Amino acid sequence: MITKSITIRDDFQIDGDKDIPLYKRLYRTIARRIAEAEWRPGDVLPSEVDLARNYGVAPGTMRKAIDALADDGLIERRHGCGTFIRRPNFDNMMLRFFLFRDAQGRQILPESELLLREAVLPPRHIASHLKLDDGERAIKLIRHRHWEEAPRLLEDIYLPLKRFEALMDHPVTDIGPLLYPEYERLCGELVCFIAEEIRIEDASIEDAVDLRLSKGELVVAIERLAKDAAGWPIEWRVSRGEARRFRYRLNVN
Amino acid sequence: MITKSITIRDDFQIDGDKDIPLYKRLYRTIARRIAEAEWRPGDVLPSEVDLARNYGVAPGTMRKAIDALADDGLIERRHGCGTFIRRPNFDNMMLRFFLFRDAQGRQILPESELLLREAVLPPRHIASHLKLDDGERAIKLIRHRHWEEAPRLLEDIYLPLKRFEALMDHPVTDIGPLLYPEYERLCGELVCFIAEEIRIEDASIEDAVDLRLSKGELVVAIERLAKDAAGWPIEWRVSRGEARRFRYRLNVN
DNA sequence: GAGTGGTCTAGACCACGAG
DNA sequence: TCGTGGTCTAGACCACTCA
Repeated sequence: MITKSITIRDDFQIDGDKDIPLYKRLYRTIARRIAEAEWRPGDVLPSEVDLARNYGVAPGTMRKAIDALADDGLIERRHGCGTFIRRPNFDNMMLRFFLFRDAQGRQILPESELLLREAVLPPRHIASHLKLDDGERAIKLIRHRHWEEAPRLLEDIYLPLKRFEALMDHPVTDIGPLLYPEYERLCGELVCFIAEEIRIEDASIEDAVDLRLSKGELVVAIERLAKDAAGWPIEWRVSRGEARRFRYRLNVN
Repeated sequence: MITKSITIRDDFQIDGDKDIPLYKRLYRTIARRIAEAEWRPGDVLPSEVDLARNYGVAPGTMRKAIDALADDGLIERRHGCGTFIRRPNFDNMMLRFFLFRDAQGRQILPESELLLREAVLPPRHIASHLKLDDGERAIKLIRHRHWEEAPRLLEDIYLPLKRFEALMDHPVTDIGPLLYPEYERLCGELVCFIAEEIRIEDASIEDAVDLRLSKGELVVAIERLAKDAAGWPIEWRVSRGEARRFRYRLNVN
């Protein structure tokens, strides 16, 4: 009842102060509604003219906000059809860094093995990345991803417990190989942005054993911070794999 | 004389077919004028309203084209001041991949040593990247970049001879440590876009010697294709450095 | 044919920078 | 004060999708 009245009151309120440009406030407002799962991936948004009328702005202004949301990949425009909430596809993105391909050059989806799932007090720097309060707990996952019958990617993952509690209650065997769809299915959390840092370092003794590397070999470590549609951090992870298998493409302007 | 009359005739002609949206044709038209060095870095463009009037389009349409050019980094808008041709700063970009920093964490500009400069028939795959005609020659440069009294980055560079002939005639000692400004100064060529591929591989015997690596160590190889404002390739290079010094950050939507 | 996004127009008013 | 880019409005017409 209360929820509903809040929803109605909020429905076409525009977030943010008056000194911020309207189109930016509209962007944030719609991004928040996606982050709060009011609109789900696959849903169609109201048409531009309807949205503009509902929020009481000119069509051109609403269009500019929607353009920016599309540029950032939160929504997808389909001419003559409508504007849809996108389901970002990041989970297998780690693989884009590595040469996990079959004989035909097709990308392979490695099997996943979940080795640990427990609520912990995370290290300070991770808590700070996740913007946790003092003493707030996180879920720690350790996962190995296999290819050609050996672990190729070792992942340490931290999630804020309060938003991912459903993940703790769920049978481990029922958690699929791609985590981001599971975050959405079990916890209603949608990853929309990621920031990564890549570096090369000596394999730790444990990692060398797990990755079947000989002494002194190098690993690529990819640190990732994942954020929801509103830009709030919801996952921190680090993945390590054999350096020799690394490759990456990028474009810069 | 001829040049001038062509310039005048072209001045406010819009490139491209009528079935391409106007704002895209305006984008290409202005990008071409930058690529052809009609406008140089630092120059101020005519104001939006003037441009729109000159090309006979609505201000909003011209604005959309200019916005896209600014998004792609070819120009820079300064509120209350004007719109300026940007001088992209890519040359020291290779360094962003490596930990070349001093004790205070500031980025260091390594010294350059030009070891080779000659006109060659480039390998087939490089000729194809540069879109050279059959038998068309390229300038090959080999360059080492030094830091802490040792070569840290080995670069093989290929340039289409016909656009970079001025570089062959110039005394080697007068070519500065940053190449892209020299391309502009000596040849009038401006790098506006780059695409890179990064991979990790075993050091070749020669590279291991040059980089002071012991046997079996790894290097990062960064392949780069650089393009002018109109998107035409003007430089291909590969740079190799010690893998252990590699690190990189990126954001993805 | 109805409804959607895509393009283009035309202009008002504001905020900023420099003379 | 003037000219610039930045924002916002209001609406026309086109191109595409789907029933």
